[in-house]
Amino acid sequence: MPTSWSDSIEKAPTGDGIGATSRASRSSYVPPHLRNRPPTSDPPSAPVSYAGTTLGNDPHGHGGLSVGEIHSVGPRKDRSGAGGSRGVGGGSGWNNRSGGWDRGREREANPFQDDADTEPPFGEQENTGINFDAYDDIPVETSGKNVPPPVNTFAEIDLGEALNLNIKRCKYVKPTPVQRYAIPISLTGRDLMACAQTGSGKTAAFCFPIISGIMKSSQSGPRPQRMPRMAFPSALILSPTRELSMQIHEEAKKFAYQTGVKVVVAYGGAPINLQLRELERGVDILVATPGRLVDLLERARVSLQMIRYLALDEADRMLDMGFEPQIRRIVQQMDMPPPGVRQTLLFSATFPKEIQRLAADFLSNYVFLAVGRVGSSTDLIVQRVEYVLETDKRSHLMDLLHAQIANGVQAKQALTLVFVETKKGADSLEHWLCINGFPATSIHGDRTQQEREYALRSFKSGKTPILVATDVAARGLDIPHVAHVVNFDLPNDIDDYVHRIGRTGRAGKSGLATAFFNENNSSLARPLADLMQESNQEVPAWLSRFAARSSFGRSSRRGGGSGGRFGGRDFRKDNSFNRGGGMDFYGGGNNVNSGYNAPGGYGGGYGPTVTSAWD
DNA sequence: AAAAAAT
Repeated sequence: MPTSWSDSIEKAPTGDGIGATSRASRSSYVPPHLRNRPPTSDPPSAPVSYAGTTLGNDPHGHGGLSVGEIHSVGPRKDRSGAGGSRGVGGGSGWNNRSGGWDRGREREANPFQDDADTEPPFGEQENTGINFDAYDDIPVETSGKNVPPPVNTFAEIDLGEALNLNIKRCKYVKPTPVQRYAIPISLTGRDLMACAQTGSGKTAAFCFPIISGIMKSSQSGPRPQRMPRMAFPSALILSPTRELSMQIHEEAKKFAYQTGVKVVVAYGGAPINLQLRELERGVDILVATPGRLVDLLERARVSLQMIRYLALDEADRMLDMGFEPQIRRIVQQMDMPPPGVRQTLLFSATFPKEIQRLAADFLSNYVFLAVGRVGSSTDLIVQRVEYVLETDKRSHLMDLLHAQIANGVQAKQALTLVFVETKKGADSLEHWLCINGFPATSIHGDRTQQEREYALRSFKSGKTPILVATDVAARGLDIPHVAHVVNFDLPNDIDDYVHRIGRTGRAGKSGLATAFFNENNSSLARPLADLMQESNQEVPAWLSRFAARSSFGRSSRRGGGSGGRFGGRDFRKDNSFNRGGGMDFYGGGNNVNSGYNAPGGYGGGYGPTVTSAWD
């Protein structure tokens, strides 16, 4: 029964020949893109420039993996031979391999498999399809001591062949701005505080260095005490919602495919036993929501003592949701190594005081990075505001949906995300849409996790192209091909509005956002009008009148200053942001700033002497 | 005020 490819696998060099590597010769699934392909051949396009590319300042020697070392590892196997993460070879059996016998049978599901099956909802082109041209004029700011320079291509970064192969499989051709900056910064071991959104390639930006770092580590460090059934991840990624954790997990699995780096996700609402079992089988990167992680820590099923990488995603959101106690508990009161020992990457869309305090406590000598907003409130999203009374909202929505079908391709409903204020409202609108013949589903916190996941899948696949959602879906979720976001109920906070409309126009595609506005939203009139103006949208005259009326006395636009290009304003110095989109900011020279001392300088935020790299 | 998140 062995086919030709499995034959070649058996002949392929397998490093030390035990554990994870040798299991490839069993019933391992071989992904389509690797079939009929000599396992030892280098990828045809493997650029020469990988050779010897080390970052100029690499105190940790992360750039030191030689190309020969990489190339000795065929694409078929994980890279355990090259000091692979664990589970194989000398002294790495410690990472919870209870049931090691089971490992031999285990196979790594091909995370790219699904893409081919479920991806083409509208028969569109490439799956991750980021329109890179749209990124060319996105402003970026960095500051901090000795900021490593950005890269222009993945080839310039030495991530190792396995990771490079996965980057190709993901069809990433060119790093996004946040990746160009964050990856070199992280690879040098620096802490990072970054302002960027999920559509910007942020997940890859923190996953690549983490995976690469785990792969390159020799694992010769101190072993934790033998604790049966306790997992010792070396990286922890925290995110606010279950869906976001799932999404990060899915992405991270792709990046880590056949690298030997194991990614496990843990979140509430799902049976904990399955997650416990996954953890027992070994974990390098744990993606989790705070509540479930605390639970796991209390049960002593996870130890953080081996953590070398900590990433906090959507940190402002987590604080908004009241997770600060849990997060502080996880980061400061358990067995997590302190800042400076571990590497910490903090991502946040905004930088209010609380986040600054968190940064001061969690980060050490970090680099600050701000990337202009991608796919939210930019020119890629057409924003419309319509005056609709509460009583007219449903029929108005129906008109929109009908018009959409009429204009759509093959009478197909384009993916439409409808935001409402309350969970009840979501249920009743979903029901109403369904009984009126619109294929709708809903996602909110009162639905079971199963229902939520099903709804999301059903929406993504186009089966129910209308998704009614509360703010659980407002941030971070990357749903490809959302053509239209309807703010059926407007949020009270302009930031929430920005996040919601950011669910469309993603990855450089254009999108439409329609808001239903009435007297109940008058507090939003001013910031909404400002935001629309900033992003070159047509502001209806009636909205301007509302704005003028509601903003007598005080301005309701918080933050002010930096405008819509960046999600978080530069809280260090208002005029330090260079907002001239379209300029080439990437010409190097980031290391200008020497007046910025991260920890300790925090009394009331950043001191006024701090200058931006652009000054 | 509502939403989210551990059971």
